[in-house]
Amino acid sequence: MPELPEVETIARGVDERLRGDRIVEAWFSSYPQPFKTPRDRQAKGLAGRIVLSVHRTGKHIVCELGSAAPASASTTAQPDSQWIVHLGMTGRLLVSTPDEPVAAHTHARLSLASGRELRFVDARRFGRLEFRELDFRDPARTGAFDAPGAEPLSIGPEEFAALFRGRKLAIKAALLNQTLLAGVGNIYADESLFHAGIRPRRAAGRLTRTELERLRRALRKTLQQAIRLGGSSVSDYVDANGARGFFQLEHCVYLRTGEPCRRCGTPIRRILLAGRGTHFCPSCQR
DNA sequence: CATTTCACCTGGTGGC
DNA sequence: TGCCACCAGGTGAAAT
Repeated sequence: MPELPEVETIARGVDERLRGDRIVEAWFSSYPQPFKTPRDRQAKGLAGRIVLSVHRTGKHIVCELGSAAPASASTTAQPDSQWIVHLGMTGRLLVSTPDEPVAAHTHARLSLASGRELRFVDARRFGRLEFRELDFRDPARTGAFDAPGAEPLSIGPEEFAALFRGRKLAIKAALLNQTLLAGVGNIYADESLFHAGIRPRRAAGRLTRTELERLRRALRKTLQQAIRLGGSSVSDYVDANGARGFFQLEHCVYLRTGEPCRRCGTPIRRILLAGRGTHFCPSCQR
């Protein structure tokens, strides 16, 4: 479900509503899959902690947690732990009230001092929940991810071009590789390749400097606009308040197989690339 | 090492 | 209505 714009939207929503709140208790389902950290360790770690801030990195939602509230609203307390949520394909993170009916496939419920509840719901169970203790004296445990890809919203031309240099794989497959760029998934890979006028199967290392710069800008612009519209709700994505996004209305190729290209009218084609449905305009993309 | 394929899950849709 | 094939926003392990 969620790529960078959806994860960003959810993280902002959770941050707005939960910042400063205290986690009273955490409940987890008995399914083993979603827990990168064993559920009892998560429950123990989360209980009593304060949500200092919530942000996105790549496709991860990171809740910065502390054991004491900041001294004042303008100061920031040092986090001592993190709760990291990856939504997989169908994961939802919802701020709700305890009396709202519990949806099927609810795998985590965090009750908060304010009376609110943070719920993690994930039908396919591809999502992952992780709890980390931080130690700022140990550089390996300051909260950095193991192999973080570059952020597509802030990467510059030189660094972007360097990611693909010498690579033989298809540019679309390269865009999906989270250790190169973090946050791009199937929708935004297809959409940004369309806006850059580049065929998904082109070898990444064979793109010209001009094409790479078109791609970098198309990617940034597409992601920014999607964030403004609250993400793409293709089937079931909703933000932390349960609201759908609107960027699906702006899709030019994704899931538009056979429909006319919005630019030239040529039917959109679908191929399989890196095991994923891949959509492009055979006339606009070269 | 780089790259590709597949398994992990449930649910929705469309054909017969 | 049922049954079946196929498709879906993601990743990480295994195979090549």
